[in-house]
Amino acid sequence: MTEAVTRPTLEAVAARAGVSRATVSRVVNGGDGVREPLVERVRRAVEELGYVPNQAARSLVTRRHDAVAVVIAEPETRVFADPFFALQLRGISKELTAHDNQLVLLLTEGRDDHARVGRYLAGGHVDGALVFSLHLDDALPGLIRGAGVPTVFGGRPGWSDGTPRAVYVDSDNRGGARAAVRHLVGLGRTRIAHITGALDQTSAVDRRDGFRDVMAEADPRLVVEGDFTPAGGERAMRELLDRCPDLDAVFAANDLTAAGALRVLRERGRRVPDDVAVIGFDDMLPVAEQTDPPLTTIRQDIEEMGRLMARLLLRRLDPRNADDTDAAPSPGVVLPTTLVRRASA
Amino acid sequence: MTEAVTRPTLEAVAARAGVSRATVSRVVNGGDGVREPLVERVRRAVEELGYVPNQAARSLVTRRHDAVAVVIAEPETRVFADPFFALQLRGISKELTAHDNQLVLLLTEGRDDHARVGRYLAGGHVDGALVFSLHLDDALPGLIRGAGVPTVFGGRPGWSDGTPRAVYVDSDNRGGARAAVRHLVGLGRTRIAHITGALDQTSAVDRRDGFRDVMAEADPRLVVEGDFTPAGGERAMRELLDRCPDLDAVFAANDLTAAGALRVLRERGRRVPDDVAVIGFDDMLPVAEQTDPPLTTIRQDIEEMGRLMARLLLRRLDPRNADDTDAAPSPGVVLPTTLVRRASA
DNA sequence: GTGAAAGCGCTAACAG
DNA sequence: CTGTTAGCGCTTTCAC
Repeated sequence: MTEAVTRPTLEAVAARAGVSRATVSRVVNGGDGVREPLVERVRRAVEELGYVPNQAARSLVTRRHDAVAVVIAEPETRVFADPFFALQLRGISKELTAHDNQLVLLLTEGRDDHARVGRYLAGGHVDGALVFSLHLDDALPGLIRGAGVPTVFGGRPGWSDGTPRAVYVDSDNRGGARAAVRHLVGLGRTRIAHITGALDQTSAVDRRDGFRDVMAEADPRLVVEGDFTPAGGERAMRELLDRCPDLDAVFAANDLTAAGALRVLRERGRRVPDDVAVIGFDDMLPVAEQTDPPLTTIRQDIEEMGRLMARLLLRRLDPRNADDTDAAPSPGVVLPTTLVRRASA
Repeated sequence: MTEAVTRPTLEAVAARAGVSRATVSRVVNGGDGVREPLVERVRRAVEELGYVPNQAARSLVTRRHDAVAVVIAEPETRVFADPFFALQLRGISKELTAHDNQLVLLLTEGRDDHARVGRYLAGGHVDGALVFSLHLDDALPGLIRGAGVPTVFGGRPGWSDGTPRAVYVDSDNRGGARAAVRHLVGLGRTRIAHITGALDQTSAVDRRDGFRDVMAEADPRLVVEGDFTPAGGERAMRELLDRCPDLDAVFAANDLTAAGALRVLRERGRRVPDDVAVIGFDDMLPVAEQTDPPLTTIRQDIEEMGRLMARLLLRRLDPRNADDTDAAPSPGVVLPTTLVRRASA
């Protein structure tokens, strides 16, 4: 607890460099409009004293924090069962770091936490927010809008109330799903089933819609609702096999679901992919490569999604952050997916 | 971008309630020593105006930020392949939230980032730091110590220089390893191999030492170095089978490693657990339950580790945060592990 | 180009 | 118990 008593202030640097506080401030913030010899002297003083600006004092006057909140609103433990969020965070972190912004992480465990998050965002602690994993019945969007903080969403928000042009980044869930099902069709499969994700999330809805795009005529009994978990995948797979013993392929809403389905198929003596071809979604490596057989799946670039979200937000916060390469501002950005072929289909 | 022009200040609340700023400040910060009717009036004014304290202004004078940095220093992608960090973060987040502290996440991608983290910590933006995943050759510990920020480490720090009493939270890696090996011995296995983790981390070293505690006499060829990844597990398992075809059990340093080993065993036609029993470490559910056969492993309560780290830090920052239940301050806290029996051993 | 001075919104003595 | 006052460390007009 013996603290490094007091850190040097602008004042101290100014004294040492023999200039005014204003000049030091200018140098510290880029040094425009200060003559070279002075810049040099100030720089040296900063160096010698080990001066670091006090962010609180700075924020007080600039009203900027150079900090962004990342809100992960996953009530259940699902988040933590997969690397999804870690990857997003990594992408976000890289981008924020590159622009000298800090990442404040807000994890919510349930409804009660939503108010807290709303309060925090409204409290003006951060310049903007990145929000994930909204569920259709979520109270968070309202709170966030009320907070008046620039926000970018991860995944297409699906609220029915006409939220005007929420900015978001998403994967091409529907297109990816179509690619998955077409792949199965290309394999000559005809009785293709689908285990959905949790249908209170747009990603699950979009993937199911993609399935339907290709299998418009499909027997409705071939679609069973899952929840993005292996247990859900097992349950759904059992139900499918009971209902339609003649199915010859399964498109699972994510890799975890597919892993559960694979287990049930093996347990029921179906060979994969010979009897039943299985395809997942995500390309979550530790899962997809670990299953038996390894999983054919639809890959989404999760880290890139994170990076893009951060980039979009930073651009809104300060147009100077815009890269030349940035596209015209459109409310939503949809990233492509690719098929990764392994052994299961 | 049309911003809610200016947020109300203490001044505004004071005016509305007909009291001084000081009184409002007192009420906002707990209201001790203010008479009830005034408290009530101020509360109402706060409510009506939607007043939220400006944290920057507050920090400027209190020199507290009610924010804690979480530093995850994993140069490689390993972090993101498993839920380990997500779980820790969750535990940390819960504890911090309960004490109204914010979580600032600092991810480092490599050496270059270390300086940045050091600077940030030294910059006095946060009241303390929680640091993970140190490697033996890491520059971070020095930087952190230099920053003079109260810190709690995740995992026993293993620097050779005599860092005095760094506070840390760890699992009982050595004891858990012993339990694992004893379990194999109890199964009647005699040729027990060990695939280590990355030996630049104390967790890997401690697990190996636990193995040796029980198998002091073991053939040294039965120990092969891995790196906590499935690929490393595969490679090591191949080497082991080549060296010692007669082995009848494997203790893998973590579940991911065990998963890789299982794959090689199957590929080589060894039945698990009949021919070779396999035991892992972590009880990382999405991995341990997904393997074939499901993995017997040593469970550590990762979320609890996170929670405990945060609790320890908060207690150092402000003794009032101490729970009555907290143990006497000891530099390191070691959490117990338990054996989870599934099918692989 | 550089310095002087006026706050940003809040807390913490200190009076009363 | 409540109000007055003096800054916390920095940026930013505005003169010089």
